[in-house]
Amino acid sequence: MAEPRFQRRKEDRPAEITQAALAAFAENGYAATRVDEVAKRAGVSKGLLYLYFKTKEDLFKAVIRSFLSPRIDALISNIEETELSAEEFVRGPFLEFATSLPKSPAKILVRLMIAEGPKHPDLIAWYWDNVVSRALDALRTLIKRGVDNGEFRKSALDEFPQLLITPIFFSMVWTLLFQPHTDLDTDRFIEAHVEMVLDSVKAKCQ
Amino acid sequence: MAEPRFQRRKEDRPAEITQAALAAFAENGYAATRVDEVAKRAGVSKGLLYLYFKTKEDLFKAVIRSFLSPRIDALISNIEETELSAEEFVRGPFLEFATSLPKSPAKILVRLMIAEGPKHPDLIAWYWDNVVSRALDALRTLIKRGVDNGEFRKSALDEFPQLLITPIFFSMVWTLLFQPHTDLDTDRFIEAHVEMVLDSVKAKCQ
DNA sequence: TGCCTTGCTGACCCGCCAGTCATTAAAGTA
DNA sequence: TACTTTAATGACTGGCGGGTCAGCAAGGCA
Repeated sequence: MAEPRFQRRKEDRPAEITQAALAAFAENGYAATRVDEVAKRAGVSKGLLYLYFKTKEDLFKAVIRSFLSPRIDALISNIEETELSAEEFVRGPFLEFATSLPKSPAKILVRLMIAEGPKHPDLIAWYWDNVVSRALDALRTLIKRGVDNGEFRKSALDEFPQLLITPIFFSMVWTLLFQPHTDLDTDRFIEAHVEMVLDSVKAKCQ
Repeated sequence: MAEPRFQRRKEDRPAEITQAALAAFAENGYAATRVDEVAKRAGVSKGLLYLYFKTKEDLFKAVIRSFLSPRIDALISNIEETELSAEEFVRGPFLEFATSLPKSPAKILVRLMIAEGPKHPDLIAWYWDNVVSRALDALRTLIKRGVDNGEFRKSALDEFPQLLITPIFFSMVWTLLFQPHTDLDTDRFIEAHVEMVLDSVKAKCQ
């Protein structure tokens, strides 16, 4: 009759723990987060956590990976499969993605990566291979398409696709730090930047 | 005859400790840095360190403050006193300042602020009052001057002076994380961005 | 030369927390 | 129903590191 003291749910535990850990790391950062605290949030004992993750560092890496993989895949396949022209894609799906990031938990990931990344070279390497370089390639593809079909002129953007995404990073960090002191309208900020880039890269005054 | 075991140098100690702490924090981040380690680098006992700084956190704040104050003053007074036109100033002193930052230890400070800032609201407040808002004001002044004398048209840059500095932040974080995986030419990257901004903000096709 | 002030030392303390493991009980098996 | 397997628990520990403090000696002063 008594409630069972626990259930065996081998399948679900890792994801639950990973999610709890993200929330905890988000609030306090990696070092200041107690493993006990993560376990508590996941409704699990500390011992169990160590059954699924060898160390706290191991858990940290799993958190990063589980969060980022699905999202980046979405954007990339979106770029590859779209029927839109380059400019339309930038103004449409890209802009939507860009403005949504500073409002999502992604900014927490950025904070964690910046704070802890330099101490985990293998994590950075994974991040580079699975997220950053793939995203850069996709952006390059998009820009090249724009140049090839005459929408864009050749410009520094060919070499530095990062020019398109700087305000996203910036907005995330800015709100993370200065939220109480200023209210940057990140949507309009990012739109203004994208507008500027398109402005400068479109064939003009012909 | 024997060397004295130590010298009394009340004046110099704080600066020496602060400098040692910056180096240590830079290598390992705040949490992972041992106070003993800082003391050792400063050639001082741990006890002495606690004579000048009440806690480790106190030391951290002192590090940030001592490093940033002098640099920001220089840029601001430079903007206020220059005889150059807005565009000349942007292409000259501003660009030089901007390209030098990603190569300087400033990127370490950025990392520390992002990693630890959210846990120290008073430090963020100080940083906002003494660094960020002053720098923003100076930028606004510069841009307004450009608009007033007809160099620049009215644009989003009036509202978002941050549009000018996004690639600086970006370059610092990028090199911090991905140095081994890619070699972004930060000088040319930042120049390209500034060029783009000027391009889009200068009266055109008149 | 002796005395006093105080900058400085370093051994020590104690709370905290990552990681362990002996034990428990849920679920599968026959 | 009894027996096995293994998911899950939580009390425990080892050591690490922030912070203390009793004592020491540098250097000023008479």
